[in-house]
This record gives sequence, structure tokens and C-alpha cells, in this order.
Amino acid sequence: MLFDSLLEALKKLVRVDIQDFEIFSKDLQHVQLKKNEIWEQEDKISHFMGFVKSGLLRQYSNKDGVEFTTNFFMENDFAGNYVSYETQTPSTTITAALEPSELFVIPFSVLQAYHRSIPSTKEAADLIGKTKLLQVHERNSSLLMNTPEERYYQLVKEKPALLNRVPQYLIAQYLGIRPETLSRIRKRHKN
Amino acid sequence: MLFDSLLEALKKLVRVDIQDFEIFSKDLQHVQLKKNEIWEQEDKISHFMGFVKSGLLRQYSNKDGVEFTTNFFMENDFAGNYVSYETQTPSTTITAALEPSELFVIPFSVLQAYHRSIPSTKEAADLIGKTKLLQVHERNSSLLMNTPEERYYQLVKEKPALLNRVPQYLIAQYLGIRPETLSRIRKRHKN
DNA sequence: TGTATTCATTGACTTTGGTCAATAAAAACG
DNA sequence: CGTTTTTATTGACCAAAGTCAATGAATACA
Repeated sequence: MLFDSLLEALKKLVRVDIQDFEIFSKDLQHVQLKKNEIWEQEDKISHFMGFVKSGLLRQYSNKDGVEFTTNFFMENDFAGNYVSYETQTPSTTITAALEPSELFVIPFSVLQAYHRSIPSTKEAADLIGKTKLLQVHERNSSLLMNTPEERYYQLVKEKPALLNRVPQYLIAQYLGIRPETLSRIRKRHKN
Repeated sequence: MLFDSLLEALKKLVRVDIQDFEIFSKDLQHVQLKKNEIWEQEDKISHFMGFVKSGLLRQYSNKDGVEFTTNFFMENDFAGNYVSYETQTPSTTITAALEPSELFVIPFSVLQAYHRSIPSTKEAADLIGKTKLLQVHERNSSLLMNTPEERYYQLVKEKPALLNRVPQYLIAQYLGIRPETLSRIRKRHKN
């Protein structure tokens, strides 16, 4: 019941043995975040892999007092700064809740121990990593090759649900433009 | 002799057993590219990991007839579209030689076979993957958070050697700006 | 080495997005 | 429910980058 959504998400990646999953799930920590509460701070190496049971999170950086949103994590997304963990470099981003959120969280070190005893955990982790890798590449291409307007409509197409839940100025941050500009882009395509 | 530069590059990543390396190096293919010759085409899944012995390559995409340079590979760089291979999705980029170049190349499948017999090959491959991952993240941040001018001077700082070898209009492509704009950025900081 | 080609620079102008400020709309909350 | 706070929109203006075209410099190569 509690872990149903995680189980479903994993089933989409690998064949899951229920016994294994029950053992595994005992090591999951349950994190509850209030709105605006920070899950992971910057400047330290990330130690956790998370799964969003409910809610919505935002990953962002600060540059000279200006915030840039680098990612959103919604329910059923795998969240976490795996770049920081994988490369053992301090995170340059903050991850905080935009809505009250519930996460299941596992220390990377514990997860890696499971990689030996339950190989499908490694398979799944690798697949998640590959998906993230593909995403970050696509974001690169998009930032390099597309106009802000194109990026916006790509987002509308790919994550329509986000737009109703995230303030526009954060969408603008994610797209790399000012809120006023996003407002005008939207206006152009009304009527 | 022939593989010296590769051996050195690997030694920076892992402890290399010379016997192992000699066996391994027998499986390397030697690729010679003339200027402007294409190494890897787009629209197919990439099968090779490469090491640049000498020369300079450029990875780029085409969008509506406009080219965007996504990466440069110079001597002692590991090259190849590992995203395409890892995710088994067709490459969206072309990799071609900017200068006459020599590569050592190994099929990913052969490399993976070595991962069993010579564990350090896997260690090295993983480290290379992590480095690339970090690079692509840094590029994301840079495209999102920095101005074209900042990106240019960051490049000047990080890869000064590139600037003398790559036509400016390709640097501009890489930065996501027009050649005229790059020319003007450079002009601002003269005198 | 001379000619052709490619590349870089510059100017004039346009377009796009940023800035600032005012106002309106929406959301949060006691 | 009404008040405060946050968010979105709009206008006027500015700055940065793009476009187009001309010229000059560098490079390739026959």
C-alpha cells in the first residue's frame, strides 16, 4: 500500500521480485516536507536517492543572488543529485519542496550494498541513471538550439501538469528567461 | 610507443597492469581521418568508444539547416557518443574531424567484454563516464546561467588551446551565438 | 606563389528579451 | 471573509544579440 507507487515505477524498469522488494523497502526512509522546506542543501555531497510519493520539488542554483531552476521532480519521479554522488563533488544545487511532499529515500551507500544481494536494484538504478543522462543531454540541446518560445511549448507538451502547479516565474527561471518575457510569450499565443 | 598517450591517459584514471594493457590494445582499431571527414554519423546508434591520439574533432547537430556545435575532442580526449550507446538511442549528432586526426577505437561491446576479464577497464570506463556526466551538467549550468560573454571567457580559461585551432564561427556555434557577436565580444576586450 | 575560397570584422538596422514601475489578479492566511 | 502577500500582466524604454551586406584578412591549394 504505502510503497505501491514506487513498486509500480520499478516494475516499469525491471522485473521485481515481491519478496526482494519487501526486504528492500524496509530500508527506505520516509521524508515529509512542508512547503518550501529544503530537502538537500548545496555545498555538500549528496548521499540520498529519493522517490517522490507525492508532492512536487524544485532543484535550483543561486548565482549572484539570482536563482536558476534546473529541474522539477513530481510524484513518481526519482529525485536526487546523483551527479554529486557519482562524482563525489559537492552539490551546486538546492532541492526544496514546492508543495507539501512525501519522499522515500535511501542512502546511496545502502543502495549499493543491495546491488550485490539484489541485482535488479542495480539494473533499475542504472536505468534511472541513463534516463537522467538522456534528460540532461536533451536539456543541453534545448538550451543551445531552441528559442525560449520553443522551449516553453516543448515543456507545455512534455509536462503539461507542471504548468498548473508551478508559479510562472519559476517556469521562467527553468527556461532561462524573465517572468515578464514568459508572460508575453503566452500572450502572443492566446485568442 | 604507438599507444603511449592512451596508456598515460589511462594511468591518470586507474592503476594499469602493462600485460593487461598489451592484450587490451590488440583490440584497438586505428582510425585515420582526413580533415572534414566524418567519424560518426547521426541517426544511428553509436557503437564505438574512441581516444584521440592526435588531431581535433567536432561534434555537432543540425537543426533546420543550422549547425550547432555541442563538443570538441582534442588529443588525449576520450571521444564518442556514449549517450547514444548507453541509452541505445540513435545519435542526434555528427562527429567529424576538424584537423587530420588519428583515433584508437574500440567497439563498446568488446570493451564490455573486457569489463569482466580486466576489471580496471570498467573502472576506467566508469570514470570517463562520470567525467562526461559532470561536463554535460556544467555545460547545462553555463548555458542557463551565464551570458554569452561569460561563456566565452570561461572557454578561454578552460580550453585556451582550442581557440587557436578552431575557426571562430565554430566557437560561436558552441557558445550559442552568431559569429558577428563573438567578434564583437572579442573586440570589447581588446586594447 | 598567386588565385580562389573561407573566415573575420565592421556598420547600419532589426528583433528579441531585459529592466523598471505600475497595476491587476490570485493565493495565503489569520 | 477580508486583508496581506505573492504572482502575473502590461507599458515604456533599454540593451544585447541577430541580420544583412560590404570589406578585409587569412588560408587553402592548384
